[in-house]
Amino acid sequence: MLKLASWNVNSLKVRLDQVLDWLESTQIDILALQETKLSDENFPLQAFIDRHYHVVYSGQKTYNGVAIISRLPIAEIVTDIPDLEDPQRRIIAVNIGDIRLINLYVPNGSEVGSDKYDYKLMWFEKVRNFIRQQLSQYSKIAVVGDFNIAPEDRDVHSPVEWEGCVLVSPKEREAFLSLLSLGLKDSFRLFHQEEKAFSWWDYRAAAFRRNRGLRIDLILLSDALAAQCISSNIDALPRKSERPSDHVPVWVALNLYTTAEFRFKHPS
DNA sequence: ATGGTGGTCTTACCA
Repeated sequence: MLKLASWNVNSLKVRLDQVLDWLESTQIDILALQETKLSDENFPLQAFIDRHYHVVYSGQKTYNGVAIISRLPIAEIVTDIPDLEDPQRRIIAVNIGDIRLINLYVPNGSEVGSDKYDYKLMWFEKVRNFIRQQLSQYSKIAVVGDFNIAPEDRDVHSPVEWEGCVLVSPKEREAFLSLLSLGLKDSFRLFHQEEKAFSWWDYRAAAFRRNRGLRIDLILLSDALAAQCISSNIDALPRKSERPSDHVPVWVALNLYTTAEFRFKHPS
């Protein structure tokens, strides 16, 4: 069994100890991070190396930034979207074992109709083209990250309050469905789930206490990987720690490596 | 109660 997770940490500098603790307590094998908010020269590489992880990252100062932490070796790293000159560090794609993992920090979009909203839709379309190409090349693909899109009304605490707003607007949801139509499944909906399950809550207005959240952190799986998915989960516990991220980690269990195989490949 | 919080090489901008 292999555990694959995604977490928007909203500054890895602030959240490093939480990430290390969470990796230790959950025994996650692969973790995709978003909003590291660190330039590459400031990435806390040694902390992960000391704990025997492989690490790749694509960061910038102050904003954005993505990274992948892995128990298994990482190869075939891509940090730029074809046909898009973009200084914003929002994507990192890698091979880990026979999985192609694509880690996304989708633009927030600010407000419907704004320049940032247009950038979000344009960026998403370019990424969709990239993923379409990747699907022709690899069968076991996971597309994970902070999508900044709540796919359906049941992913929103109050669809009425949020109607037409950024993160749920029809154009964003249409773009998301168009991505799924390439041959990806929202792993969370492969299984029975509790209602009102969210992955992000605004820091303001006691949104977490009142469970006024959205499910915008997702793990999408190609059919070949979906067939090996045992569970898809949201771990809301880290939101209760001191100085939490506004997002919590999401993770899937994949029936990929038996414990014996994993120990053979990675003797401790 | 009609507002808020939190991160960043901050005093503005992003989420």
